[in-house]
Amino acid sequence: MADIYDFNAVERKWQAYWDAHRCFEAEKDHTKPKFYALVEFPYPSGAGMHVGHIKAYTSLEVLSRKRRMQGYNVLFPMGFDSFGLPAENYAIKTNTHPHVITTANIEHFKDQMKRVGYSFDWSREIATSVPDYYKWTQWIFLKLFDHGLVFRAKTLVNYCPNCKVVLSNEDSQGGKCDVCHSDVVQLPKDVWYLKITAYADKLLNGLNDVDYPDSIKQQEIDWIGKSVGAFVNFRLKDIPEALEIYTTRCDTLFGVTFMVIAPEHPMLDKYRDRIQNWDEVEAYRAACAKKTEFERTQLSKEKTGVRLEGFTAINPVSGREIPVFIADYVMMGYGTGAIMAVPAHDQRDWEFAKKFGVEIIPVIEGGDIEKEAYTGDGRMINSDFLNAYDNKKDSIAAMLDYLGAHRLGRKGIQYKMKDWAFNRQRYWGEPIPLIHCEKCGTVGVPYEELPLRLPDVENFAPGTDGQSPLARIESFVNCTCPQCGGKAKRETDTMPQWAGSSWYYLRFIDPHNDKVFCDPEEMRYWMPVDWYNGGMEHVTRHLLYSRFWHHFLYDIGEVNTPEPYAKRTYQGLILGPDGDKMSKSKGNVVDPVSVIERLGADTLRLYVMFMGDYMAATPWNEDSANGCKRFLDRVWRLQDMVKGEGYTDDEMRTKVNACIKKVGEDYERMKFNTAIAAMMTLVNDFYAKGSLTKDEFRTLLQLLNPVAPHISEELNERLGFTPLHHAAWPQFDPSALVENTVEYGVQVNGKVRARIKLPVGMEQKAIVDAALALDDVKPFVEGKTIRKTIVVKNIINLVVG
RNA sequence: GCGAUUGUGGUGGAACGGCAUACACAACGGACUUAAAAUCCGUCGGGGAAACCUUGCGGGUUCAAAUCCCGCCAAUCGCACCA
Repeated sequence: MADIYDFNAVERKWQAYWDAHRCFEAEKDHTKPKFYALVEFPYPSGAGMHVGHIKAYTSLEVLSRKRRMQGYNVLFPMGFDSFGLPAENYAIKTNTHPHVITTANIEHFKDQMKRVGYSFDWSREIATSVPDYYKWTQWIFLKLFDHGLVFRAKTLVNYCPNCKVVLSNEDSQGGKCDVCHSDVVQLPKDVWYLKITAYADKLLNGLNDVDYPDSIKQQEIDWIGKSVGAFVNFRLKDIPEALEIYTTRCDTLFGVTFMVIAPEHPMLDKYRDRIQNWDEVEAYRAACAKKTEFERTQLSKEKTGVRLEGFTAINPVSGREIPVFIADYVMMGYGTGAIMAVPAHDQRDWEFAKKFGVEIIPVIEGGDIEKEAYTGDGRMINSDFLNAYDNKKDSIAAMLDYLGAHRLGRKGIQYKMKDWAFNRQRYWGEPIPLIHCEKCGTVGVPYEELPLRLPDVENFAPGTDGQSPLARIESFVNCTCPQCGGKAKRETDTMPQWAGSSWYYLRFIDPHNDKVFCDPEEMRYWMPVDWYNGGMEHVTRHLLYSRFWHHFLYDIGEVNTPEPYAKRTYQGLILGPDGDKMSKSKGNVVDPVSVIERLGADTLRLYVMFMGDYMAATPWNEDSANGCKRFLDRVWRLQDMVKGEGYTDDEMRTKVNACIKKVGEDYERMKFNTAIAAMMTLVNDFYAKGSLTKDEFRTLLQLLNPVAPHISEELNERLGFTPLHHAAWPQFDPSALVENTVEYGVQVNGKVRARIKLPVGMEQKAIVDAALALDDVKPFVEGKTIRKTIVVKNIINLVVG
């Protein structure tokens, strides 16, 4: 009898072995087929690993181990996204340097990852907060600056009053701060932007060339939000300037009976003298400014607004004079901040018109505009030269021609995506390598001076005046202009959270290079990332940002592929045992380390892969995890049942080979749960037989190794074989899968009545006759006419009547 | 409001249009134990004598539907007055 399965001892033993033999370092050999598997590197929080990390990493861990066994040169790296607000907030609270906190957290994370037994290539570990790394983040930033993709503008920005930082649009989704979930407010501020909108079309088109799930592509497409429409100029009565609007419905131009501009629109201040009810306007603007973005965008909210007295527009096609309003349902941040209102065919405009008593003129036939706006298609009416047309498309084209010919408007494209607000008024981030010179303007720090190091400070708290702590360090701020040599000041804001992660997959390829960010030859071999797994929450943030940077680097010839990631997948959430999202406040958080201590790392890995469909959200179930431990115990005890070599018999030969095929295919499809189920079935078969051969056992261990590497290595060693980590992945023998009988289900009128086993290759008539002769079938066909018989695969269907 | 995803036993979940409920968990029964744990063996959608019913609900296509189509309902996620 074998000893009992001491998972703790076995796991420590093999982890030490892998470390000592550097088993998982990618090879220099560029002649081998490569597999670059990437999982999102974590932010090293003080809490350590979460079971969500386990699910995110174990999938590609399994694929990486399998591919290594298949002879691929595998790059499966890990590092840390170590700049960020939580470390800084903790630093302020405890008055410890964020660097100290971050270093300790990284060690903690690394230790935990090793205890899970991950086959990461630790020789390539990186951290985004290390100068050797952020030197190149700054380098890419300067390249963006040199190519005109960095600009400064004073506009309304998303601002988190709690974190005291400006947030990008992506970081304030739903009107909440991404870090602390406070309500975001809109403030006019002067900030740096990266011109991601210049890459909107490339980001859209690039989706055609990558293997992402449709749900991810769709989310990116929606976020970018491309729309094709027209800019149209409306003349204003007694005012020399025209009011420009953006519309996707210029077919309805004859139905425009009023205009609405956003409360923040600059024309208001410009022509305040002409607005006779300025007091009323100003009061309305003040009321709007108080509302949060979230409140303002509540769709259900009743329309409000103020008519501008003395400010009248002229419909460019009908020549009619129309009133102009300000209303907060029009946003300054989209289009031109002004709209033409077509109450007959836009529900928002309809509601507004009803409330303010504005005329409603239908221009498309259909619907009942007394009840609501008609947004469907139809024949054009009340529209002069468009009256001949029937649908949107033709009338839009005709209208665009007309507008162009009369210089009233032009075709235009708009995106919902906004430029990337790229600075934080905080300490723990990459210093922005720019210098402000009174004579030369904004100048980049010379490339040879990189990295621009983050100076030490005493006090990490942001300034009350909205400035970074760096602004208080004179030795940092004051410098000379690299262009004219005169006195100058450094930019004191730092880069946002997402900067370092926007290119980290490139650094993993060549992490220690101090000449270039990545050696081109290494890059040609390893890029693109073959398979990238991560969270759905990063689709409209990190994924978009890094694709943007990569497209830019491709355009300037620094990388060899337009898209960084050939294939992207995501993991479903692990919910708490109560079925709710895990959260500290609910007290339903499962700690992976405690699972390792109770059940072992192999069980943790096995359970997380077995618990359900990989991409679906599944609640944690401790009993079920226990069942996975029980399975590994059963595998352990198989060592006492080993008898002989080769195959036990033909039946087992078929079953083992079928299992090889199924497990290999299921791993690649991320159907880990069914792969594991197939191995469980095989183990049950071994138990039913009461024995298994050495070779059958070895095959099982090879299949199991990617998921449960420790126990399989140990048992494999006990069998006397060489280690599995680079051993050949088993190949199935197709001849073993060829069956000489088929078991048919016999249906009568589509209902299963019997089963029958027949030799392969029988004539259809003989098969049907055999089915008809069955006792279970006879009662259902006797005295009836057989109208049709169908024999497909393993079904015989007899249609009688 | 728009978009995406999902709805299958007590539970997690299987199922290229082809034998629904694989594999587990829980529960129950048995064996082994003085006993318990562990282990092993069995039962396990409903209803029953059988027929029959059963993949959220209602239609449809098909020899055959959990799967495809149409209409509802519910849940989750994302976007949200985007002009």
